[in-house]
Amino acid sequence: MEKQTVTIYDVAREAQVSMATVSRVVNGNTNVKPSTRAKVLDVIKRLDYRPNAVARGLASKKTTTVGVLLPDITNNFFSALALGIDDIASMYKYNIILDNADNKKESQVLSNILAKQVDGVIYMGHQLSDSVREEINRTNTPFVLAGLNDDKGEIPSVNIDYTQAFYEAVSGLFAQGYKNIGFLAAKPYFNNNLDRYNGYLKALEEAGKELDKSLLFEVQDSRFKNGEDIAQQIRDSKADGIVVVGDELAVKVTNHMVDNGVKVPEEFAIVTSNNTSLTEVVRPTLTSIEPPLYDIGAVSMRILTKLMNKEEEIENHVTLPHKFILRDSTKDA
Amino acid sequence: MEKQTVTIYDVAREAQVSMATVSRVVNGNTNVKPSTRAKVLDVIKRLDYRPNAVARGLASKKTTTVGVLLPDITNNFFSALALGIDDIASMYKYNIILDNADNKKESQVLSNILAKQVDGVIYMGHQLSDSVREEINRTNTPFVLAGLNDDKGEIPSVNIDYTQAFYEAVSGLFAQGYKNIGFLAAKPYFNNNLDRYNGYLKALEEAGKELDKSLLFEVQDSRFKNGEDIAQQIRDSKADGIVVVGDELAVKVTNHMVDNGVKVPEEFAIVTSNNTSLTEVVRPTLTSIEPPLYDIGAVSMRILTKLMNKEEEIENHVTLPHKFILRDSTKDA
DNA sequence: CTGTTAGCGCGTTCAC
DNA sequence: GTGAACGCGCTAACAG
Repeated sequence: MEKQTVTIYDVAREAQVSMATVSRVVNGNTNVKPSTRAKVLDVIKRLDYRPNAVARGLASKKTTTVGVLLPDITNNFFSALALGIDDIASMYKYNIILDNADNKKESQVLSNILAKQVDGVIYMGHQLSDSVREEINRTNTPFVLAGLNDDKGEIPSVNIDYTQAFYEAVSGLFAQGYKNIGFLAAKPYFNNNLDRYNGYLKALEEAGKELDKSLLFEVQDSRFKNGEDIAQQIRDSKADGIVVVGDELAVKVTNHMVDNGVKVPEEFAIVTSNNTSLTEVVRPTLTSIEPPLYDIGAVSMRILTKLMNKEEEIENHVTLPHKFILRDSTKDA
Repeated sequence: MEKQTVTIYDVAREAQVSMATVSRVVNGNTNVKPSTRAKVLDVIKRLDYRPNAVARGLASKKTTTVGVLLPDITNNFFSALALGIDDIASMYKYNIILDNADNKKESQVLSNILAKQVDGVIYMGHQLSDSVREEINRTNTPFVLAGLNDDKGEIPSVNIDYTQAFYEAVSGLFAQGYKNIGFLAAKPYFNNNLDRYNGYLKALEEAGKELDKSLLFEVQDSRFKNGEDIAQQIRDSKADGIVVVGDELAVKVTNHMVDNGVKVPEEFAIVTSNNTSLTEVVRPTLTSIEPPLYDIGAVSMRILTKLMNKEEEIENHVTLPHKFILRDSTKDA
């Protein structure tokens, strides 16, 4: 009833060679006579031998496994990133240990994953907590942040310039004649991760407007439990347009407006930020910042492979270009 | 520059005990004098010692890791299942190796994951291919199918009764006065995974209707590349209602109808099958079968833990109850 | 309650 | 081109 019965020894015996030789052919080492290689391969197939990756990991100190941390796999933003990560990972023969880290337990989960001897870690999230940063600094396992910046610039990361993107979004709305643009986001984006908010402020400043705190809307967590209330608040405010962090949230607002007879985009404009498929599901469809989500994940993983191979000249902080997709939730630009 | 420098030996030396004792306190073995336990724990903290899970896995033949295979992490159906799996897994201290297996490579990926010595595997997918079934039968690593049935009843699985669910859905539509109900699904649901289709047929039969093949609509892959074409076809057909496998697809159809002036539900009814959040995003909102997605994942993982612990009396084939959520894409029931 | 001793399955020198 | 031997870090008997 063992998981794995046939070992490298069995193969060696059957093929009448030493285990060292079997190891060589399994690892593609060239110094093996073609005939014995063939013999060994034959036995391997016959015995259905499969190298034990755990033993291999112990001996070689490499597991060809990377840890991937994210807050919520059901969130389209993160699963899009994860897809990019996964594709590149499998291209480079790495496996992925996926961990849904619910905020508080993050550093525990991280420690756990490090104990598995992963060769590298990709971290995604709404923010970078101090406990996680500490854990990262204490280990020398390569680390990359995907879709998130490190304010201190210490940790490699791949992201877009959200400040610029939000600046463009809000400025565009002003240019279209909207007067009072709100900003809606979950908590972290008002505390530890201010890229987007700063873009909003910058646009305000350039337009010569004061920050009006009654136009700032905060939702509690990523599952948006109070999403409906917030939408109601927004409708009752003097806002005639809003930029939203997260498509799920933007969709809630949109449906609330439409369901209550507010005309989008005539009376109210909505710009969202992730361009996931949700933007084309709602009516009206949503104008959105378009971060290359898949690519952010893919590039993150690519950089991680370089880090793991200790390659030189690695671009540590990549800012990918973003686009802007005009749809029906705003007037023509 | 090693990943892990401090080993159990270092702790033993520092604490002036044997490594066996250290191992005992790390593993919560009770046979340790409280005072030495405290001493060891102190050293562990001081040295920031973290047990090497790979070595542990090799010695104990257990990795506390399970493999999870799915076709597409960005698909809401699968990510909802994955969330349930993940929660229960972390509850039982298991890690998850996640693999996005794109159809053809499935058995390769599976073999790969088995090489990592996972303690168990959960498989999700649109169908169960022969190559995968073969691989499953060849190993004695515990296996569970989530959201999928094994026609032959050999492999443990957790699912709802889709035949019954679709039967109810279609019958309900007939009861509401719709005459020509179509069936829309991706390819596998017309070939290897007929639960849903059979429910459709059953309802037809009970209603005394002949199967009209012009009411069967097939989409090519899970990414629905030809989704728009299909929606067009459906609109051009004589169907006045449709049951759809997959919310993403249903949403495409809905939007196509509405965008082209077809009145839903007055002229055309839509019933979808997964009740993901998408159903409340579109307008009109979608009536849907409600499979308890999270629970299917959770129960799958729970069963897997039992299997891994070789517990007796394991319910191998679980059929979870489903509900039916009435929304605006159908007339009142 | 604690220490000693074998392995777990494989990679990797170092000889031959 | 091939084999013998050691070690990776830890668990699991077995003594004491």
